Amino acid sequence: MSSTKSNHTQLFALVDCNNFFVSCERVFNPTLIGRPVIVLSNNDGCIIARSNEVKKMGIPMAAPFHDYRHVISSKNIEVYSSNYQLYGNMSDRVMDSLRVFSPDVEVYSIDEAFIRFNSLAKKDYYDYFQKIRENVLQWTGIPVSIGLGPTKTLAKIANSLAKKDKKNSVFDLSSFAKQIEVLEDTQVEDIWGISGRWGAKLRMIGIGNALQLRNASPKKVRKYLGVVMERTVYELRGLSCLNLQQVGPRKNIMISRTFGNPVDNFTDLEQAVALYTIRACEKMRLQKSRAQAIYVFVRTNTFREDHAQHKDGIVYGFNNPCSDTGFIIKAMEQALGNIYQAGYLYHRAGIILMDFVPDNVHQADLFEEASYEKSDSRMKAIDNINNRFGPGTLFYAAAGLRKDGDWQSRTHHLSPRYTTKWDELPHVI
DNA sequence: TCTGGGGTCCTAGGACCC
DNA sequence: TCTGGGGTCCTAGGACCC
Repeated sequence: MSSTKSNHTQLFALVDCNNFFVSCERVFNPTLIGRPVIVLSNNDGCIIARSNEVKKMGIPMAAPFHDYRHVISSKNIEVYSSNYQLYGNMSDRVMDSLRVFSPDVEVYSIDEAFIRFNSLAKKDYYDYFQKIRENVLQWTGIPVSIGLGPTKTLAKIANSLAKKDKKNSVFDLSSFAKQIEVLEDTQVEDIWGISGRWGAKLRMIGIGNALQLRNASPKKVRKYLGVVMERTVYELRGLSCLNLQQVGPRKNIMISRTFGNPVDNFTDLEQAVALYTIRACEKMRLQKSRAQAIYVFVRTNTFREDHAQHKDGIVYGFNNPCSDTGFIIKAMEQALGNIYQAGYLYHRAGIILMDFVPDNVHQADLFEEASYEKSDSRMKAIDNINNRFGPGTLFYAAAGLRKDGDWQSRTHHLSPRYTTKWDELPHVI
């Protein structure tokens, strides 16, 4: 793999925002600093972000909110509904800050990014990464932790150690000796890409920690556990198999929600799913794609064993790639009509737009020349208006949709729209 | 009463082809 | 008695991530 020895080896940094959603709320409401705070999932269902104070109380990730109401009120925990507009906005600011330091940034999730460095002298690591942390904090108000390693998998492990070290928040796993020491203390389930099922399989063959997996035979691992696990073995050895990924357009766009209240009639169900379809189509046009199919699904509440259960989903293909909301809503309505069954209490529904092609590629149908001009200009006009007045504004009027159905999500703890109230965002860099 | 919402990649097996 | 064999494409489902 490598032949020439050099002081400048490839280095991956994983930058992870600390308690991201909580940190976002704190940026705009500093009185929350130092106090226990949680952020809830859509519909105020689960706890999906916790401040350090809350983690110390032993409240786990993704715990149902209602199971912890008692502790939450007795310990005066501050509760927020998730505000994805705000978090998405703050995420963009953090990522822009990172690009000041390197063009090789992969946005891995809303609160994580990999950065690759090809020529950075080892002696500079400490100062350099402390400087990145300080600048991101200063420019955005968001604290981050940074893990360093010769591969993405090692950088991930380094990051989890960085988070435990409150003082430095940077952990360097670039040295061989350090890797061996750390990997022995890392459980297989804590390795990126390995979770319960794979962890159990590995333990059955006597591999319980990351050092043991590192030392396993890649050939045997490939044969019995597949190529993904083989790559992990190499990555743990410091041989990079996973490169920075270009963030391209999404391959699927899904919108689905759990309803605020159960839905027992077709009209409400249709209105809810129409809204999801409108949003998904807007997202699809934003990334300049057209879909060739839509998947529509519905389900009742599986937690309610006392209720009759029904779940179904169906794919509808289009003759031509399509990004016209009106057309796709019609397809959705037909699909939904086919799977809906009266007499059930529906709890959740959604759609997935699939099989994308770029919107500049015209695959003319054999019998029908696909003409996108009219549709495209109509969609463009609608998108422009909705950009100013909020997603779906124009379609509510056109399709006669209400915004106040029972299915609307509960968000009883929403913070104000700090970042999206004004057209112009304050420049942070 | 109340239990999220997105995504990706890989594999196995069937269909089909020559 | 013997009933090819290898390649590709597609799809459903599994597993994992944040």
